[in-house]
Amino acid sequence: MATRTYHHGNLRAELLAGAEQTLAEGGDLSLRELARRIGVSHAAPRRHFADKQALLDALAEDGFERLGRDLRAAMDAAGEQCVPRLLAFGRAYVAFATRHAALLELMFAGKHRPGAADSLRTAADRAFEAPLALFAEAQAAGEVVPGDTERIAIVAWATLQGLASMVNSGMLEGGAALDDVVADAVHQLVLGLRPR
Amino acid sequence: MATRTYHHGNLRAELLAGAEQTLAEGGDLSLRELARRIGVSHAAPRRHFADKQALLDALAEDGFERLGRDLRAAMDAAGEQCVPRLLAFGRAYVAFATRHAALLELMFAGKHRPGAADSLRTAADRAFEAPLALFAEAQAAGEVVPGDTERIAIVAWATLQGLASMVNSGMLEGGAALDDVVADAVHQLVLGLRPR
DNA sequence: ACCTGAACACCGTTCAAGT
DNA sequence: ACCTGAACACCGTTCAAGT
Repeated sequence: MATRTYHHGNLRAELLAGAEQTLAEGGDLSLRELARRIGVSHAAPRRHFADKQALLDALAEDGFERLGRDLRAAMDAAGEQCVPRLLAFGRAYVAFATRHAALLELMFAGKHRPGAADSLRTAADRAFEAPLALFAEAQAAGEVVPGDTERIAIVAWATLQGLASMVNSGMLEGGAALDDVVADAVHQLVLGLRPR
Repeated sequence: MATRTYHHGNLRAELLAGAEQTLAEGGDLSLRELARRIGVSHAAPRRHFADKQALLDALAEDGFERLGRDLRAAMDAAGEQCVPRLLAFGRAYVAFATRHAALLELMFAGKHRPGAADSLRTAADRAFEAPLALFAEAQAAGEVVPGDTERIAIVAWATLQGLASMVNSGMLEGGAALDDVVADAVHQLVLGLRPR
């Protein structure tokens, strides 16, 4: 029984929520249809987002923040040892990537776009701070070869990213089988990275 | 000095070439604009492609055929030994993926779409026949652990796919540095896969 | 401050009609 | 067989105007 003036009130939040839902359902996002569904004129979103891209960027930024929280939570729940923490990171990343496929694509597309906002870039960096630190830790613990941490992390991350994109494009099934493949990949990488 | 009737003649081929060029330039593909550029009415493409998706699928199919040729050529040029051939495959795949980023995305999107044509699916399978055979060969030669070849190839392919997507999203630079990272990744994978 | 309604320049797709 | 031109139902974006 909230009272309603002719203005909507929390339109910004509803636009974001609606857009993400459409995205998750695999549909193309039309601002006009979004406005229609929320019950507002097609020009109303303009007050909150300069254009469609601005709305997508806001969605992407929020996505990076959630991804960061997911990764940190998974790593923390895995205990203190490097290898289990790496495994948890891998699983959490692939889980996010498959559960929010369209959003993840949006996140990276937005991050890289020439005119991308700084807030988006820093949100992306923050999401990967803890995993990068974990790789450095694994090097310090002698579980992974020494050297440029970022370069080593890149190959591992690429593998996860690739597995996720293969699931999302149907080459690989999700679920329990995927979990095994991720575990395979992480162990394979850790083994390959172990100092010899 | 080719004579021209009011009909264009080889419109189908010109549509495909024009579409790929637009795609390569990173522009959004509009059928109307494409028709305009070729100098034909906006409804003319309809004679050759049922809808926009059909044109994209044709492009994707051609892409898989070219990718297959690239992969086979690179592997053949690398000699007889498994590891150099795996390395050549990796480099050729990443090269294609970075040189034809938008096309590759189209290829996989098309391949997975529920209503995808069989010709598209088989073209995709054919492109990866030789690399899959190479993995089986590497297993036979004792360079890679025995077991489900496809499952092992998946991790390797995921890594390449991931590296390519990171280059395409700007996280990783192309060029000589990329070649090193690919070599790193392949060796790391081969090492991780080597029977112990 | 926040939203509306009309307008503009685009889309993809359809279909009768032309040659 | 191959293409045209008008039409339809959509877009995203802009802007004067309303409350």
